[in-house]
Amino acid sequence: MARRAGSNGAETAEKLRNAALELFARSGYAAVSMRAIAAETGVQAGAIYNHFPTKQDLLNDLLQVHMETLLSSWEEAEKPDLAPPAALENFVRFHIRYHLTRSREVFISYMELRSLEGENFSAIEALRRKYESFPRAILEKGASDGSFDIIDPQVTTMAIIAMLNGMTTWFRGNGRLSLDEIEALYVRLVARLVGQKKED
Amino acid sequence: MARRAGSNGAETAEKLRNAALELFARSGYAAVSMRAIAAETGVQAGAIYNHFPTKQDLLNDLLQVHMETLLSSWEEAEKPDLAPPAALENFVRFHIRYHLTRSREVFISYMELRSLEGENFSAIEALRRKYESFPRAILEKGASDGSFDIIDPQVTTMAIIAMLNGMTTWFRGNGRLSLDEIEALYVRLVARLVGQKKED
Amino acid sequence: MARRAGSNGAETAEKLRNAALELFARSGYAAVSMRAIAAETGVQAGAIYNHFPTKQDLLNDLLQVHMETLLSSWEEAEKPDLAPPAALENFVRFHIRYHLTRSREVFISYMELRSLEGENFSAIEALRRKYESFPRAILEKGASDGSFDIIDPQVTTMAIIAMLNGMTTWFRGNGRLSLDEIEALYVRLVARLVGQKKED
Amino acid sequence: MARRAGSNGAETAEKLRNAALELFARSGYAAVSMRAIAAETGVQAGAIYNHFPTKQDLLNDLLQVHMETLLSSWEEAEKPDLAPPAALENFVRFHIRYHLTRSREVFISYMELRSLEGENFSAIEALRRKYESFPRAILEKGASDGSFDIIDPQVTTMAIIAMLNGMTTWFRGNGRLSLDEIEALYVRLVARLVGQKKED
DNA sequence: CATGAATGAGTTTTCATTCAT
DNA sequence: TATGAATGAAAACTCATTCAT
Repeated sequence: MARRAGSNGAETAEKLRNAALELFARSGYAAVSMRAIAAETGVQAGAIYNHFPTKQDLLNDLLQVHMETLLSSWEEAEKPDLAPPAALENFVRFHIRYHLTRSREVFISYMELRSLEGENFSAIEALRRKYESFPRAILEKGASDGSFDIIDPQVTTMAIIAMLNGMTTWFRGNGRLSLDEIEALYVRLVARLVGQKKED
Repeated sequence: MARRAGSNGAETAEKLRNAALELFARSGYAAVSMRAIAAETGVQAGAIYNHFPTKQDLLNDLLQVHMETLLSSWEEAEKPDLAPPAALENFVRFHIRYHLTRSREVFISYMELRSLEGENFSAIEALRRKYESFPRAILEKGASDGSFDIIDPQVTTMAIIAMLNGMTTWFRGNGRLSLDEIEALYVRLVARLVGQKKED
Repeated sequence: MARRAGSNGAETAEKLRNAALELFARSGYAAVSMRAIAAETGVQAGAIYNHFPTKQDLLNDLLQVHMETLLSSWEEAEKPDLAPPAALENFVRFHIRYHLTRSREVFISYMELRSLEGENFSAIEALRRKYESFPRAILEKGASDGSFDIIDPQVTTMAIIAMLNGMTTWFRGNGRLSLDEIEALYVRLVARLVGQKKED
Repeated sequence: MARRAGSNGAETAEKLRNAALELFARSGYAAVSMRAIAAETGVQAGAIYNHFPTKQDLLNDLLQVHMETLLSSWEEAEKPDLAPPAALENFVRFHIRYHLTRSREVFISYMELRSLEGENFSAIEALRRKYESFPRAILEKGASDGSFDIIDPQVTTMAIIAMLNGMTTWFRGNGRLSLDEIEALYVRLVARLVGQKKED
């Protein structure tokens, strides 16, 4: 058979991306077969190859797009003129909101980095390091202007990011705390980590 | 052929556990074949089945042993009479030291939890929740006796654990900081998170 | 999209025939995909089916055209009034020149005969047998009029053809011998095979 | 299931070699699937990989073994003290007998050389060139001692080999001519090609 | 206990072919 | 006529697992 009436390339690619995202997040890249992705989207396994040359490319596409969207979203959300405490709060709120609405992307971008081969791996890792440089810059600025009392900027940055990302593994919107409450809570926790002068 | 001269059941099982640990940590459970484990240990794939009934059992064995060792190690390290600040410091130091010497076990116990089926999954998760209850208990005690100023005990516990575990992904013994320095550093970061009164 | 500016049915079919000829000769019919032929010509695989109903038809077309051209070329080159020695020389020169300028066609017409299905196979084989009857007729005439001393007309015919065709697998125009020299050389070899009376 | 009682590695490998030989000769390497070979031998497709790492290795094994057996058989059949005419007759008889009893090996060693990749290709080609050097040496010796009147040793060698090999494509043991008759016939044809002085 | 051979279902990917546009 | 998206079957190869030896 051939193209089904009403089918459309861009739409199918998007359906595939979505299904792969969901399945990779749930079961892991290696455990998900092209057939499983096909079944989820209602196309034949072979048809996937019209849109992504290999399974690896499908993963890479997801991670690449995720990291680039993350970076460009931050560039929009960033307010360069803010003083370090407000800048850090802005980052924490951005990070939480962004990550909670893309929890699957975030999850696989950490879990499946190792499933990327060669150049794909390096490219994503570089983007991630770039993202991590944003909070570090804020911390360093706050350390030098005296608004923070940082124990070790490098370690504190990693601690903050690990702390924030950890939340995506247990937070459920319908639990005890709302997104707003979580955000406020983490803003305060981070403020403590950086030794911010007058907290609450 | 039969048993190779000098080979021994318990030894082989241990070699297999080690190879599986290494490979699962490096590539993920689903991406590692029984043949790969066999190749790493120098036995044939079929021989693995003399020691572990299925691949799933091999993973389960690793995680089960890890969690039980973790729990019993903590029970030895725990000093029930310490006041909350010292108790928390004790926990942080224990956790870091334990996790940095078993980074592969820790890694797969987080990453491959989802690869466990049914009961295996529940059993490990229960053990993990039990482990997480230890710091939470310390936090709660410190909150009620006034030695800590905790924002939210549940969230803070998760934040502490995420922060500590995050370290295993970037810490390398031969880097800028020694294990002792890292320990001291995280003790102070955690103290800040719980709002400990007089830090250093 | 529709027809690309400047594209034209007959032209495209010819491009396809050429690409298929080249690829079938290089890698063999079974090893060449429609997509490979498409890639070589810059069209999409689907477009091939506007010109050839199946892959098998494409091969058949090549072989059919080749054999028919070969036969009609010989009918033009044949000089029915020549005495057997001159007639045989004429055939050898024709065969060599024709085959060296169509080495790919010749090659696949021998190699891929078996890839033809049913009737296609029989049709080509019949044409080939017809072609082989020409030298055999010359040999038989020469045997009966005493200008040749043939050991076995049937076997000698096959021997001559095999000998001549073998050349297409190793002869390169830019080697030690020119086409003219090769021709002259094989004329003498064939004359020996048929026991021609006064050779050079 | 596992190994079937009575099954045996060396036997299975031999069965596979035989089936592959037959099928490759009949349909060509590219057109034969591992499943087809499996079906012919009664094993599962996957089991083939216990004996040959890839399909390419299976072909290579066949050609390698064939060429090496051919060379060592000739070394046994060769009688180095014979004068060129007798030596050439010896070679022709050897070649015909050997090739007619291994027509499938011969066939694929010519047809599927191109299906060999890289080093495999070069190795087989080198062996073949070595084999072709044997008749050439005889021709050269006969040319210099005056027992032959050779037109061009290089071309004549190729012509002889092509002529002899051509026979495998049409000779059937149950046809008009017996193997002995064919042999005798080709001995005389070859004698003519090399301009041997007093033929019958 | 270990080996090596086997199974049967699975993997990613490619194929010839079709057809809406 | 050509494109690009689709199908369904098949390709080579791998997998977890089993079992005779």
